[in-house]
Amino acid sequence: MHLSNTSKYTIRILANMVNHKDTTLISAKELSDNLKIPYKFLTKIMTELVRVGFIESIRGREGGYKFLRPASEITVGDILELFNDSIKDEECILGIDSCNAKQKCALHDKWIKSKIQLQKMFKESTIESIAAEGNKI
Amino acid sequence: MHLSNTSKYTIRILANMVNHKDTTLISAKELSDNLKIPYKFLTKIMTELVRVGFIESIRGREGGYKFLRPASEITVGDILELFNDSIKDEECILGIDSCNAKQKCALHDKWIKSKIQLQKMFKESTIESIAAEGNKI
DNA sequence: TTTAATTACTACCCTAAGGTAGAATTAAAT
DNA sequence: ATTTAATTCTACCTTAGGGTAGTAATTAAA
Ligand code: SF4
Ligand code: SF4
Repeated sequence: MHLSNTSKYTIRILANMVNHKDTTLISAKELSDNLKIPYKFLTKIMTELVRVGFIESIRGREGGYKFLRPASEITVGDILELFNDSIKDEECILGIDSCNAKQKCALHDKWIKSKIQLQKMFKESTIESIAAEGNKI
Repeated sequence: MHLSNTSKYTIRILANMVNHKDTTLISAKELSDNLKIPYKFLTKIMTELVRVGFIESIRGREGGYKFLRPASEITVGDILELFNDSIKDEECILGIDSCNAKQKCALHDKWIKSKIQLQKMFKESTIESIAAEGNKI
């Protein structure tokens, strides 16, 4: 009942990029130092974020990363989806083969309530809001 | 954001044992057939459940399993704890190193709300209630 | 006493996640 | 041109979860 390391790292990475206003670009080294994320693992994530178009990379000396899609338009839900980490509608609590509205398991109603709440939180939390003033990252 | 297969299986196994009133004992073969859980994997789980004292096993021909602790006193939370699958209080959504009441991440308040709700559900759901009349298992 | 049905034990195998190592590529600075 | 700082690519390692195979131990029935 938790997010993968990759998802958690990504949320913090992107939020840190929002807060980095000094120059336009930020390097993998800086991010790794800021967030205490293993450098080699971070670069692997970065390459994936470039591939899917969340961010852009500039190679070579003085290179680094910057947003391609604005941070206000990237949600936590988007990130979870990218890393196959989101709560799927059909993926339910006891994973019973044939379950539907008529035949429920005992946990169904309560689980659905929490599930919707979490899905809403993920969908409504943008990277910009994560990075907002005063929040720990 | 989901339970492990082992936890899901265990919940369904124990609930199925409650519903099995024919004789006192139920065998691994029956449980495996009833629930479509791989036989060998199921027996591995059963041995663990015996070890921790939820159930008792009778070996040899006509053997099988029965409850040691009553089903009304085993909760879903107990099972999740056994398989290291529960939502720990200190294990929070973004897993940031140093977080406390003063310095929160943006998701904190909403996450805490869902977390408490889920923990409550797990703690209050007994195997007996899971197995209650009309519930899918 | 043998046989069949059962649990328990030991030892694997496979996959995905997390992580690491090293070299190749790029491009600015010197 | 050379050096240096950066990203990217390829290939691997380790661990935990999920699952399988074979066999030993146990016990009631035949
Ligand atoms: S009854 Fe509901 S909670 Fe239970 S397995 Fe089906 S969909 Fe999931
Ligand atoms: S601020 Fe709250 S939700 Fe965020 S990491 Fe800390 S305890 Fe978890």
